[in-house]
Amino acid sequence: MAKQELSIGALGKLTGTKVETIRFYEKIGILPAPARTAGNYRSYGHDHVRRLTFVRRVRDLGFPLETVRAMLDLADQPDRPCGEVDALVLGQLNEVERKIADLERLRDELDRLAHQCRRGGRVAECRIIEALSPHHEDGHCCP
Amino acid sequence: MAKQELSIGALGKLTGTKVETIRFYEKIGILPAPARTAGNYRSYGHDHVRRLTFVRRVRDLGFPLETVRAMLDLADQPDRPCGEVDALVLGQLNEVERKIADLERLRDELDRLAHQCRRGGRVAECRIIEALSPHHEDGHCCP
DNA sequence: ATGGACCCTGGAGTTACTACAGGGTCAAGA
DNA sequence: TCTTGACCCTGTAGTAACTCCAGGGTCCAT
Ligand SMILES: [Zn+2]
Ligand SMILES: [Zn+2]
Ligand SMILES: [Zn+2]
Ligand SMILES: [Zn+2]
Repeated sequence: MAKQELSIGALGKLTGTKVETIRFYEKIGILPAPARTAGNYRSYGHDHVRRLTFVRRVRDLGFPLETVRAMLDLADQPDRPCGEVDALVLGQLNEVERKIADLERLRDELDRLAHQCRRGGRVAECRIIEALSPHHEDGHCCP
Repeated sequence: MAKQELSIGALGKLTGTKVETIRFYEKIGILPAPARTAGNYRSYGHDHVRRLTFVRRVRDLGFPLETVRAMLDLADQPDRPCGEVDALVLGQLNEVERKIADLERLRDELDRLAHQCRRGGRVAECRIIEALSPHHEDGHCCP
């Protein structure tokens, strides 16, 4: 492969992306289809490296692919106002903060649950199972 | 529907589960197939209410369905030692703590990113886009 | 010329649901 | 009695973002 031209495997190594993922991004239009060699191998250049690196960075920040697409669009139109970019980042920040709060509540519940078990007993006496089981008697639920 | 017998919709309301989800749980063997009425409607009793409530509680704690299945198995065999239950809970606790740590790192990065944008500019000068873009020059990546 | 590392396409599998489409059932009101 | 609307049935396909596989081709070195 010529200088400045990368095979799909080389591009993957360079960007920390699996080969299948690169082909997937091409199929859904996140990455443009590259040139092909005589043997029908994909052949990537600098623009592809730049674009895929950008995509991976944004993905690693937890943005969905739809947002990646929006950011690529914005990055390609330098004259648009950049408030939209800011809004995307703030939206993701909120999302992440919401998820953290959810998981912290979950962690507290699991922690309480974990302390219920005095190990060594049988399932029949397990407080964890008990705590998870509904105390449901006849007539409690069904009118 | 007779006393003590619930339609799928009533069971859903009682347990906070969508009708489709209940049918899905039946298909994958999480819930046993209930009796049917003359008109071929599913007809649920107390055991179903108890079991589905248990499933939902475990799911709400973030356990995957595979673990739900394991817990149901354990709950059905009261003579097994309960260390296994404890292990499942501790495993999930670790998992949740790992996710929280990941998200906190993400939040910090997003927070830094959000402060880069002095709003009102054009995308061309946006520091967010710049921060996400690789500084990739010719010869930098390709041997 | 032959072996192994790499590449190709197309399709299926993953998780835990959710959303139809195209029908049947049931109870209540006019 | 008829009809209307809420509910139920099955079966299939769609979601997010990949990941894996089968069954083949290409390339390079020995
Ligand atoms: Zn226990
Ligand atoms: Zn009941
Ligand atoms: Zn900006
Ligand atoms: Zn390069």
